[in-house]
Amino acid sequence: MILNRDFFEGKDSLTLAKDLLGKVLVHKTSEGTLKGIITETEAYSQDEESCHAYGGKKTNRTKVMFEKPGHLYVYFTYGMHYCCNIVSEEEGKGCAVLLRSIEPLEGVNQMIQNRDYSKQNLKELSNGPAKLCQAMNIDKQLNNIDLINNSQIYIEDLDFQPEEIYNTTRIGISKAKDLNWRYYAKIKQN
DNA sequence: TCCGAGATTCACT
DNA sequence: GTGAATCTCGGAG
Repeated sequence: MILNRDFFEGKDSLTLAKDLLGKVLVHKTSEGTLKGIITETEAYSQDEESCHAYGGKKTNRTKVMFEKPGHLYVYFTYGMHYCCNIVSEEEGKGCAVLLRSIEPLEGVNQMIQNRDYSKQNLKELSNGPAKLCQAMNIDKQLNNIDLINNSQIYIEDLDFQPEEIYNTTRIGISKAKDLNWRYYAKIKQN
């Protein structure tokens, strides 16, 4: 089942971050279909400092975060990395959920090629926000795309249930570090 | 195994 | 001009 607007809209970012665990990110590329189970997310809201849209600050970069929930916010950072977010809550609020980690499900070979990855253990193939984007072939071109009513990239529910959900602090930020807004999950297959 | 630094582009001040 | 929601590699221990 492909998730529709109702899944993303009208719940706070923390709830959405938790609900996204176990869902499947699907990206159909010209090379083939890539799928990955979402295993780690972080919530961002305009009420706290580390959010790009903090205080409702709307700029060229962050304007996507004020779109309807379900839009993709892809931004570039550290000179060489992309990170991928899903807009949350409601239109005009400036909230989003950062996808931090996925478990490869389909198109693994292509992901390995995308990442120019030579190691054997797949655990490190996409266990970080920038790695995930590289593996899934997500870049700036997908910024501002709507995950609803779109056959190229979307989120699907394939009945994976998180066995356990852990709640802890966010990573790699310098402000509002003490908030427990990161979620990660152990997935079990039904 | 762990830690520190370099990479390198873009948006914002 | 500055620093960023990161990753990787090389050297030290």
